[in-house]
Amino acid sequence: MVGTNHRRSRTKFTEDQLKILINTFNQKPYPGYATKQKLALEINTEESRIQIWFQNRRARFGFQKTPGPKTLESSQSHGQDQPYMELQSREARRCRTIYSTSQLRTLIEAFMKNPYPGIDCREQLAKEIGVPESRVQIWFQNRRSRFHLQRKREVVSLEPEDQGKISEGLQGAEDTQNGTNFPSNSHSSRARTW
DNA sequence: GCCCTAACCTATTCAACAA
DNA sequence: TTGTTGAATAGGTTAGGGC
Repeated sequence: MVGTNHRRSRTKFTEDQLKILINTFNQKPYPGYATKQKLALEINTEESRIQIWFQNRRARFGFQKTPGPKTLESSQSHGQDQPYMELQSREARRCRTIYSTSQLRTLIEAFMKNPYPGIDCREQLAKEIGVPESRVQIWFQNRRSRFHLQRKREVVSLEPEDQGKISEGLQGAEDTQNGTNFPSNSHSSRARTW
């Protein structure tokens, strides 16, 4: 087993921090990277924590991305009417991270050992390849998703009798690009003990 | 023990970039 | 133009911590 699978410890936002976050959310429920960076500086936290906070907030308050017949009940309950309009002029995303060959090699090796690294492992990897921990987390998310997708396609393209064989062998399934081993029941069991 | 919510997950889409 | 892949999203689950 590589590293621990601990989660990051919970961030406890202060009242002042929350006031700033909520105020920004009411104006911009989909802030761009620059806004998130600015917020991170303002309330002295990481940009990735801001991103998660906005994700959770949108989920919790059922925010509608496009104006429709439904009203924005929850956001309105915060005493603001808003906040679709700025969606039309979407703010810039974070710049794409370009990984070098050696950085990718390190990430792929780590993925083969453990596709669900905990915070300690991600931080160690981030330090090793010199990128923020949040980028490592996103890389693993994308990698897992694409692995699942690829495996689905392989199963669909097989004859029914071969599908049985594949599902038996899923435990040792290989990523055709990189030879990545990936257990089959990642989400259903959530047994991230490897 | 319940509730709230940060952390984390998959699935999907958007978009930058190389071939 | 197309394929690859990093970034962002929706929607869901897990788990820490306050009550």
